[in-house]
Amino acid sequence: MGLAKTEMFTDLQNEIALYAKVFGHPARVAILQKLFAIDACYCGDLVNEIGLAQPTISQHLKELKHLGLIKGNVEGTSVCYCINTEKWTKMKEVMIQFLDQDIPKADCC
Amino acid sequence: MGLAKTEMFTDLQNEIALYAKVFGHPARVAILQKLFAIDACYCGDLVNEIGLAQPTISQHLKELKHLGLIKGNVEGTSVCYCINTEKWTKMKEVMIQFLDQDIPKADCC
DNA sequence: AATATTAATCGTAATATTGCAATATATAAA
DNA sequence: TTTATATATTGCAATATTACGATTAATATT
Repeated sequence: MGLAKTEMFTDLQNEIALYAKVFGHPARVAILQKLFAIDACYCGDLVNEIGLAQPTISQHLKELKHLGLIKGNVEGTSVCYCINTEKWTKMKEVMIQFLDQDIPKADCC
Repeated sequence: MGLAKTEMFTDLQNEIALYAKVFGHPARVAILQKLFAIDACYCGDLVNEIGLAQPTISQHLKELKHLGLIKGNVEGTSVCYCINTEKWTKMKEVMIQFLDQDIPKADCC
């Protein structure tokens, strides 16, 4: 298969999984950290910074953009990427609520 | 390929990606939510609760256990699963630090 | 001992992901 | 208008993931 049966889960469960999935590759983590560190970044800089080929970086950027977590701004021949702060804040709320559930008292049955 | 080039990333980036990856499937999100909700849970209960086949649930539990986020306690013929609170707390710190980076002032270049 | 119950493992089919070379596209510069 | 530069898209090979039927393993019950 390789295909998650999303219809058997709640919208929230699927939403959490979608966000998590996009963070599930170190290249995308690295891209996001870089965008946070320097506020805005050209695609070419990311290709140099991270050691992956240009089409590979472009593909990872596309996934981040598709979820809305980053924005791309065309400037001449290059594209400037940055964090979509509004969307990031929304995502953060959802994810932190999931991560920050009340820890059970006892460790196991 | 289908194989992430982990050697070109920092340990932290790979750690974040590994945690995120395991949350990247709604079934595993659902399992964890259930374990938080009722503190401890038998494998069979999870199979009933979530609509996936027993081997599928067993596989997802294995992945969560492999990362150390849950513990399994054999009780006769059944196995009682629960959150590994110590590991969960450590994971939470790492993930929240990633999610909670300082939002840039300007939205884009 | 024979049978039932519960969960793990194996094998396998369907699909998804990753990475990159080659190519296309779009703007800038000469 | 040709050429250079930067990024996106396409196509494809290698690998990973998801799901489940069949089977196995381990303990309980009769």
